[in-house]
Amino acid sequence: MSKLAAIPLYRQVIREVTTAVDAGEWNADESLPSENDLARRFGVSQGTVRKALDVLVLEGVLYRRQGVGTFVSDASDFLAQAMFVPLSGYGGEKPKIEMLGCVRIHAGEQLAEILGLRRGAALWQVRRLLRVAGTVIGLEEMFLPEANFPNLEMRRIRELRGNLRELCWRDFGMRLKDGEVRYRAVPAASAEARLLQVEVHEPLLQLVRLARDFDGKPQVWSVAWFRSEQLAFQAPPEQA
Amino acid sequence: MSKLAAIPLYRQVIREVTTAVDAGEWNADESLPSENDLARRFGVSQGTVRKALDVLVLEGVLYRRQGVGTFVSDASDFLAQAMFVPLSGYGGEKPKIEMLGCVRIHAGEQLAEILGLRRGAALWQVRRLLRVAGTVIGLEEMFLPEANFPNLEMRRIRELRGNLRELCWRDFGMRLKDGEVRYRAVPAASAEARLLQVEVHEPLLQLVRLARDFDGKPQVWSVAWFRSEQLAFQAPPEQA
DNA sequence: TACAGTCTTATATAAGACAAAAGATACACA
DNA sequence: TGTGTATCTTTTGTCTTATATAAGACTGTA
Repeated sequence: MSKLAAIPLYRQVIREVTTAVDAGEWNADESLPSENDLARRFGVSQGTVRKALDVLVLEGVLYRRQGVGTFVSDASDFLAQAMFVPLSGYGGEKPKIEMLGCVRIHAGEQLAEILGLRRGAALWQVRRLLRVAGTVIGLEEMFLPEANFPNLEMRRIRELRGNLRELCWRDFGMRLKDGEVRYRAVPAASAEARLLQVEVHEPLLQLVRLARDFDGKPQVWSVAWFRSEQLAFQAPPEQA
Repeated sequence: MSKLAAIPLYRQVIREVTTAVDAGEWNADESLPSENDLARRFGVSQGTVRKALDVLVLEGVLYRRQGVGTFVSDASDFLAQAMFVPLSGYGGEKPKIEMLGCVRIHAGEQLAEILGLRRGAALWQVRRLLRVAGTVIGLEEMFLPEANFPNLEMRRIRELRGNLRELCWRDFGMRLKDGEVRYRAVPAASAEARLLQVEVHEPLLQLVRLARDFDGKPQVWSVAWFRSEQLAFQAPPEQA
């Protein structure tokens, strides 16, 4: 471990481990080397490795089991991890995500400002459908700058079963932080009404998110609509 | 610090500090003794105190400033800390909370089950109004078991400016964890429509929460309705 | 008064020793 | 030959000690 920088050692370890995870050195749910092995590898103490892993566990990148090991979390994206719970009940269910399409568009005034791009910049518009127990309950529309996601292909998105976050991570080396989520109730417009099979003007739950990379630059703008007559939306725990 | 139990020391320190905070030993935004002083007081090392405080900082009970000290957070409740952000903008504003009323009712089938009480048990029904920039944007209805909150008085609630969480804490020694929040979009019923000054059937954002104490027992059931034509709801960061 | 050093007191980081948990293995015994 | 039990090994978890870094107060000097 380089001692040049005035950056704390455990921060450096975080970077090293994060990089290794991103590079796919260990697969999801596969155990990392033990804390002692990592300590030797980076030339620091076990306690320091531990402190670094603490942070990554807290961020949801890793998880631990005492006496067993430390493992790479399956990084699925925000909506995939959200729960949809029946109105008077506990538990709830995770949605199945289905790709609708992915087209190349140009940024209008608003989108350009949100994503910090110049007007007319190329964007990907990705649309996904969410199902719970077979029935459609949600529709999502995402916008990604083409500059940062070159050659975004339907096929690749489909292969990852709609897991956009994993795709960003594996194919573009971009780890995204889920930004703040904003909630509204809006009347269904005709487009949403048709896809979600509800009447126009029916109340829909709207979620708006801006996912940023670790440098804080906006990367993915997402707007989603949900039916909530039967199910309530519950955000996934601890957004790193 | 008692060494009898098999409970880790830092857990014991967490309990001691939490108790002291609850007892009002240090006021909000007042600095705790230094980590070294606490270490001496509890008969453990600074590192152990630190680990305990780490947890409380993470839970939002305390906050720290390097070289200065550790302080008690101002524990306001979920809604008071939520942000209401304009549709196309950043920032946002915290709501002002206004008490509407507090009446004694008896639990129906559903409420009894939710709060784990017998049917007909006495409950407090508390209603609050939320304003942003003067205009009414939200209405909340809460239900608390009378058994756990004896002599809940309007006056006391009003004195704390509607800060229910602080009240639970100071007057009843009960520290609440905000449970999971569930979101729905619902059409306004006439009661809500009147108070929120919208048309009946207008879409409203509905939030449902069940706050539990640290033993996991349900204590406060809350349902809130929000207008969201102009403002979006953004949950407060890190719910302990 | 303004400024720069330094002192004090706080939190932050790092390393090492030891404890506890979970599997894996070996062994006694029916 | 199977079966339960003790023990061993590997792993994460806890705790202490020592030291670094940050912030503010203090102090002497121009």
